[in-house]
Amino acid sequence: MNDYSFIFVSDVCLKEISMKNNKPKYKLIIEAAVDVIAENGYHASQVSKIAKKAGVADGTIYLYFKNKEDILVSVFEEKMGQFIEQIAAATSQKETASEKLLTLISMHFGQLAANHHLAIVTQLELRQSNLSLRQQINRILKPYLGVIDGIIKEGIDENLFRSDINIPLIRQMIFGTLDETVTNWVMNEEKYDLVGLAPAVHDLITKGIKAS
Amino acid sequence: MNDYSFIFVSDVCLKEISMKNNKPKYKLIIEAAVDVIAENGYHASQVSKIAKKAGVADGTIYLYFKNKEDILVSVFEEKMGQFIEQIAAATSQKETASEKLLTLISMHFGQLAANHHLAIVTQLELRQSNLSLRQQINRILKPYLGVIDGIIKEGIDENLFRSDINIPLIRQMIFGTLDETVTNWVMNEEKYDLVGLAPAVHDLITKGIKAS
Amino acid sequence: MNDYSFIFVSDVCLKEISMKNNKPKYKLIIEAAVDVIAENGYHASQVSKIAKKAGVADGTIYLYFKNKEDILVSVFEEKMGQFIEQIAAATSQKETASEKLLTLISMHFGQLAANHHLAIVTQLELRQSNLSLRQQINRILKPYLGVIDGIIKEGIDENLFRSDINIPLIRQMIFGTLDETVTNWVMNEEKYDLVGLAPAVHDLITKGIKAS
Amino acid sequence: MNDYSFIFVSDVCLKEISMKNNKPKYKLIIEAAVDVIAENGYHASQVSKIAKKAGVADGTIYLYFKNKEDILVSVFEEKMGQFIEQIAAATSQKETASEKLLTLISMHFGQLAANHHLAIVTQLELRQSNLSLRQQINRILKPYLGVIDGIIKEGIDENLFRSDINIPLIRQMIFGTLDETVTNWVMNEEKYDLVGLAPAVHDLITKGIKAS
DNA sequence: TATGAATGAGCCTTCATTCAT
DNA sequence: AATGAATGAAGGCTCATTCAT
Repeated sequence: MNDYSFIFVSDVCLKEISMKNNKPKYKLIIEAAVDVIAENGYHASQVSKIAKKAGVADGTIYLYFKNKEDILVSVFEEKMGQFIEQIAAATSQKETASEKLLTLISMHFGQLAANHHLAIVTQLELRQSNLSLRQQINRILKPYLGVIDGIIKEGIDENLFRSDINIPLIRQMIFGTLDETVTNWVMNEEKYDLVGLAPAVHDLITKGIKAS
Repeated sequence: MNDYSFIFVSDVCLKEISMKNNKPKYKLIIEAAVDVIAENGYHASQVSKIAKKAGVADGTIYLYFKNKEDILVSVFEEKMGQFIEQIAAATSQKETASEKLLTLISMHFGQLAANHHLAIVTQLELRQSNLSLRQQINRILKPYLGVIDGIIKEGIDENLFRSDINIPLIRQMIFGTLDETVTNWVMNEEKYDLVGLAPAVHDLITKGIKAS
Repeated sequence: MNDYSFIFVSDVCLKEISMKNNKPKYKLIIEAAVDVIAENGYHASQVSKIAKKAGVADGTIYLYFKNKEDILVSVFEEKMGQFIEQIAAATSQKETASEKLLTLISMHFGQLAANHHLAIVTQLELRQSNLSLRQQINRILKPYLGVIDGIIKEGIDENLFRSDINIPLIRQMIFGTLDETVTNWVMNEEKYDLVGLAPAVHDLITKGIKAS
Repeated sequence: MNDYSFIFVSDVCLKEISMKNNKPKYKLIIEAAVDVIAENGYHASQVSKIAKKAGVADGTIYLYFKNKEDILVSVFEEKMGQFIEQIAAATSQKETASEKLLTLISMHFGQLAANHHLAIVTQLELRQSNLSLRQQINRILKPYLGVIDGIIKEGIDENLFRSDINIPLIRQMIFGTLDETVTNWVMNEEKYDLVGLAPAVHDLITKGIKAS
């Protein structure tokens, strides 16, 4: 994947550029939705508020999105897409599975720490949704879990990670730990340095809590 | 904690007895709320539906609860109270921190596996709430996190667990892993044996993922 | 039927009284709906406008009616019920089928001429409805068509009316003629004496247009 | 009327030819409107749906029609124009008023029976309209009522029909009977032979329901 | 204590119409 | 003449909460 990373990144840029040129309102609405949801919370985010923030008419929203839920799914899809691409690209540059894992943790923390609104939306607001939306979010999350699974498999192949525990369980531990850590950080009003926790979390995940 | 467990349990019993005798409708409403939310989901759980299930008038709800949110908080408070008490009591009977941790994991999984409705409500429905409710839920969760912290501290004192990582981080890993594992199990329609995963999860948490 | 007419009327009165005592808002809303629809037309009759006219809250409407369409159906049901009862009672007092037919025509014209708003609603506004509503209206109209059929049958038995044409066709002619006559009268702003037309219409229906 | 029929028909043809050549989209939209309304019902017939069916852009509609109501009026105008022309032409070929009346009834039934969509639109959908549209429809219907009046007058002159009842009343009976009969047939899903009823209806109208 | 009828604020979505291209 | 993206007003309905009984 290293060899293609140049093209990969170009491709993303092209996609982004064409997106912004062809569907400027789509992007406007997505960005407005992130801000409005982060500022007002999920339930107080009326479609009209998002439209106003995006500078379009209420009805215009429905030219680009099926309904209100579709706005939320699309927000997550767009943002998570970028999120995952960045992490996938960065981890692919690293050699060992352990380095890849550290990169993943650092970037997971880094990207959310760098985007206050996005962190609130993904960790708090987007979870206030019904089962149908949750399932769509899970679908979108799949590729990210796939990246984690890939790193675990590589680690097992390299004999860095143990092979006696099933991968889904390991993945649940990793994702659960990261997610819980970020949520705690958000709910504590982001008072401390989240990214700085990455090495310790990596250490904890790989070595566990047992004394040597 | 062992020393006080007698008093602790007595206190609980007294509270329970007085509750059930003096405020039978309070309990009725709590139980009805769990069922209604589990069956219909958070957003389709109107106050009137809970009242009907509880066999009381809509207005009666407001004699026992400040508002709808208060019902939800109370549901979590009541159920989590029992949940934590059970686990605290059981872990206190064990000798080593490692045994206590395994007990905690087994019971965490066991109690939710034994109560289908409660599992749905705590893992899925109760999260569809606003920030204020989330913060109250966190407050209620505090004692449980305290139990986990206690075990970690004991483990460090016994030199079973490492002391070079701060306790909140370890706690986040433990709770995050358990929570993510249960949520996955619920969202997979509880198809597999959750309690059976306890030893593997315990192993993973204590030893990490690094090959010996 | 003559013998029971006393009881029949009493029964109606009792029903009316109990109705008005037990569900005063139901009646209020029905009456308000007739007025609002007659004044504003079907599509400009917002639920909120009906509620305001009835002196109740918008939400109260939905305690008595399933939805907006249900208000309309109920209006027709209530008013048509009285309409039919009156005509059934009056025709039953007459001896011959011909007299009964004249009574029916006179009262059909008379009741609508006496109630300006009701005439507008039944002849114009209620027809602006979808198939489902139209079918419900037809169902409500059935008893009235049954009264007409009864008179035709009696007339045939008495050898007053011809028996060589099927009854539905005769009924369609009678109802179609009456309905068209009333609609024309309403659309001509009720400029002429509708009831005065009754004998001529009766004559026309019974004898046809052929010269002696 | 016979004398002028040549000019009348020529005029129609000229109008038709110039229409079809100069404004092809006008016709396209009219035909699309009939189909869309018949298939979807009046209220579900959005302008955009008609435009799509006609193969033109939404905005194009407004180059040919003032507004949505204008489309509907024009549909009725076009279709009713043909309807009336056909009947006027055919009746003018008959000798006696009685024959003309039978022809009118047969063709009224025949044309609607031959055009399923048109029957639904005229008998059911177009009636779901506001007073203003209803009045325009009545204006369009005038020439047809004129044809009926003409036949009645001829019949009276020929001493075939009675002269002791005013013509509007007779016309209302005739039109009301025909309309009611067709509407019943449409609402009964056109299960029986409508045209076959023509002689019996003619008989009923001319002779009335009185036995010999 | 308990009732439940009544309240009324609040919002997502549709769709006829416009206008810059 | 033709397009179709954009507009934005408008309204049916829900449901947490109240209060007279």
